[in-house]
Formats: sequence, C-alpha cells, structure tokens
Amino acid sequence: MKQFYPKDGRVIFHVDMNSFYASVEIAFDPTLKGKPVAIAGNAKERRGIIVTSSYEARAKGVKTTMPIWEAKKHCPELIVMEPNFERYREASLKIFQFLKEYTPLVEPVSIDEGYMDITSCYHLGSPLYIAKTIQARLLKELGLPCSIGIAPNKFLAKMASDMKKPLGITVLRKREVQKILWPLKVGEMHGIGQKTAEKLNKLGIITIGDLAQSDPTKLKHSLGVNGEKIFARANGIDNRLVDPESVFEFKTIGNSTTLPVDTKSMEKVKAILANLSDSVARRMARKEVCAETLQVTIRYSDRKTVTRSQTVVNPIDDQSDIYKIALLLFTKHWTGEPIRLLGVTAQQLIDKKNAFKQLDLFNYERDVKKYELTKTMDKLRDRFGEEALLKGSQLMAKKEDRLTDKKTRGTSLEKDFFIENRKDDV
DNA sequence: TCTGGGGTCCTAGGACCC
DNA sequence: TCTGGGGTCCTAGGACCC
Repeated sequence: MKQFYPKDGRVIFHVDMNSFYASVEIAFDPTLKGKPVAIAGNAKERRGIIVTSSYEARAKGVKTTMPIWEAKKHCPELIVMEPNFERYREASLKIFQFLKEYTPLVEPVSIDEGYMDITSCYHLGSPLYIAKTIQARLLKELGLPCSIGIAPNKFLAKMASDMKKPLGITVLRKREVQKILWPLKVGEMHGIGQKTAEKLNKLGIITIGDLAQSDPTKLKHSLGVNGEKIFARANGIDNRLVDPESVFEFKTIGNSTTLPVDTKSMEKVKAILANLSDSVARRMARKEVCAETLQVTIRYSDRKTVTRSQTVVNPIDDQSDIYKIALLLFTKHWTGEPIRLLGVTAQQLIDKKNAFKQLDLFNYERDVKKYELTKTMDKLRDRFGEEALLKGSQLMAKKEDRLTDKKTRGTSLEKDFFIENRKDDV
C-alpha cells in the first residue's frame, strides 16, 4: 500500500458535504427524497433567500442567494423549508466525529466541510480507497452525500473537491496543476472573488495559468499579501497545516437580523438590540468568554452598512452590559434614516477565567472585587452622571444608600474604591 | 421586485509611547 | 528651532467564504 503515498509531502483530503442543509432534511424525512427542496432564511418573510437546495431544485434553475419568489418562478413545485440549525449542528458533529475515526488530524472549516491529513494512514489503505470508504459510509450511516478532494495540500484538495459534485472523488496531483487548473478563469479559484478577479483582468490576467506566470512583484504591489498568496496557490503551492485546534480559536461572536420592514422606531430598535444582545450573551456564556470590544452594525434602506465599535476597560459578558453599550453606540451614530438590519458583535474575546487575571496576575481576588466595583461605579455613573461621581464621597454615600437601600458589603467597598480613586485623580 | 447570517483576514490612518 | 522612526492599540471598512 505504501507506494500510493509520496516519500516526502502530504496527503490531504477536503471533505465537502453536498447541499448540506437540504441533505440533512432529506435524511430526516425520506419522503422528500427525489423532490426539489430548498432551505431559505425567513421563508415566510418577503426577504427570504435560498441558502441551499437539493440537486433536483438546482436542475430547475434554483440557485443559492436567490430570493424565494424568484426561485418559485423557476420551480413552482419547490418545497421551501426554514433552516433547522440545531439539526445541522448535530449532523455536523456526527460527521467530524466519524472522520476522526480515521485520523485525529481533522480540521473543520465550517459546518459542512473540513480537511484531513491522512499522510500517516497508509496502514488503512490507499488514499483513494480511504476516500471511497469514507464517502460510502457517510452516505450509508448518516444518509449524507459528500465530495472529496485528494491532493498534496489544502488549496489543491479544496479545488479538487469542487470539481465533481455530488458524490465525487477527485485526485489532483501537483504535476497536474498546469493541465487541470491553469485553463480555469481566475474567478474560479478559491480565495479570488469578484473584485479581485476584476482587478486581475485589468492587469491582463484572465486564467489561473496567466496568474501563475505573472510577475509576483507587480501582484504584490496591487494586491498586497493577497497577491503573494494567490500567486503561490496558482502554482500549486500551499504550506498551511491541517490544524485540529483552529476550531477552538474563534475570535468574534455576533448576531444580526434583517427587519421584516425598514424602521425608524426607537422602540423597535431597542427591542431588537436587547434580543441580539441576549443571544450574543448566551452564546458567550456557552463558550465561557468575555469581550473587550463591542460592535454594532447598522444597515440602511439603501444597503449602506456602517459598523461602530467600542473597547471597554473591563471585559463584559452579561446581557445588560452588552445591551447598554450597543444602545449607546447606536444612538451615538444613527443618522435617523430608516434601518434595514441591526447587528451586535462581541470582539476581542478572552477566556472568562483569564478576564480578571489579565488585570493582575498576582492578585486575582483583589481584581475580582475591583472589577465588581468598577461595574457598580459604571452603574452609578449612568444614574447620576460623571459630575456627581466627582463631588465627593459623602454625597455619593447618601446616594448609594438610596440606590441600594441595604447596607451591603458592596456599598462600603464602593466608598473605599471611590476614595481610592479620588486619591489617584489628585 | 431584489439581494441572509455567520464568520476570518487584511489594510490604513490616527493616537500614543519611547 | 525643528521634527525621526519603530511599535502597538483602536477604529472602520472591505474582500472573501460557506
């Protein structure tokens, strides 16, 4: 078996599930099999778009990102379903759990695709044999079809898995890059979108072959580091490792929603921001992280989208703090025009356990207290304003009594902290 | 009669520090 | 009297992907 594996170099799989959401629904309800099925966000709202569809629907001209009304024009008998993300996440977990039976070097890149490094799996058979088994077993045991690309690196494996769908297995060898990849248009390359394709075309670069043979210094000049990257890729070079840990290294957690109708109502905005803040806070709690930066997104009727963010001194994690800052950012930056979409995103995430320790590695207890105090101070500041805070501890003490209406340990600590702070200010 | 929601990575300017 | 250069952080936007 060993002769199937290169002496030096790697064997990488890219496993790509075919029309994943639709396939999961069909596996769940076999009566849907053979029918044109589409999954659409906001299926009942006017703004629903097709997220994915079965191959029967695609054959009739249904495409991803198409509005529902347009898809139905192409295919009147289309079965449109709301996405059931819980179901998809569950299926996804099963898939990656299954892939890990073959090697621990599995890197999920999204809910429905991932890389495997099977370089050390020669005891299991040839790469092609392993791919065939994986594909057959995923179909038989989970009812889910996939395509697999086999290549010496991630980029080529990804390009290979795209070449035959559904249920394809494609081997792309380094020496075949010239023959198979070079004739394709640059826009077909993973990592090159519409904008970059247009830029390249203006430079006279039309095919991946043109790109591979172009002047890398010119590319770098007009495209930055991305120029270097796509030049290497076009030549079949990609040294990125398959990293099973990357799935744990998430950097932001956000939620956004497009409103059924554009609005100018502050009441509606408040309700939506509160909802978004709540779901972000819940997801943060599940992952046990705090955020150092909070961002709001506002999209207006003309689809112009602005983001505004704020970095806070004390990492935040609860719904009310997130909502407070989101609302502040919103009111500060809203132009007053009708709003189409609102979003709340937590950024600069840090492990909750480290949130306080980062302030001071040597005095965890003190920092927790200090954190709670500054939170209370923030609340007081909201209520009485900055000036009141600076007027003196006596005044503050009275107001605190009224505010808390019970003599807690927190109250005296607030005073201590306030006095301490004043000393610092002077 | 249009275009969702979840992300990552890169760039670029200004503030600030040394 | 005139004004370097490196580094980091913050913020906003853009390109891209599934």
